[in-house]
Amino acid sequence: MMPQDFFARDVVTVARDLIGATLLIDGVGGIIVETEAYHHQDPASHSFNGPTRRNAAMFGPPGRAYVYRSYGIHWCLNLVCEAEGSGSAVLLRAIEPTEGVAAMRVRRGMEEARLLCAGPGRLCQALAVTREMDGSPVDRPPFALAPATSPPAIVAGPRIGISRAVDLPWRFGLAGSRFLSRPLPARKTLD
DNA sequence: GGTATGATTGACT
DNA sequence: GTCAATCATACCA
Repeated sequence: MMPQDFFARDVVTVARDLIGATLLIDGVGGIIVETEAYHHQDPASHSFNGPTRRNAAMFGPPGRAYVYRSYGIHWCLNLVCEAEGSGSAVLLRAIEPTEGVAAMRVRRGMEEARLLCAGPGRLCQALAVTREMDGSPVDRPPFALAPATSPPAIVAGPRIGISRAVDLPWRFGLAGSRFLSRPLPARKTLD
């Protein structure tokens, strides 16, 4: 399980460090291969204009889930970072399925492993994430989160699907993974 | 009260 | 490549 203070750090750092970590919800999940960072002072972030009913969890304690409805259709799962009131969170965009793959196939209504969790909406459908988990601590069941066992090769690029702050390279992915929602540049981040 | 918009996806030309 | 689905939120009156 993640150290308790893992999320109490800069949101961009946490987004990068989550690559290679393992996330399970009720035993279903896999290796996080794609994330994005969002911050209170970031015009693309839901928290940019301050707390609202929807983004309340973003302004709560770190280490909790922020779940929101996207386009009225999909759910998206974030992990709150930094400190209470900071309004920062990491969007989980893709997972390499390793556990409970049969359950994911039923929930997603498809066979192909590459598309089970390749995107924030698909990921939530495969892991059965809904509004009920908004604000839930992720350091206890049904969540199980374990850090990467070895330092993964990470690539960075601009975030997907936003219209503001489009140039910030706050999207991170596992280099060479075939489970990404979309390709990332082959350029590695500097450590 | 009305209405435009979106951290997406899947179907279709 | 284009486009509709579908609804909570944000903004305006």
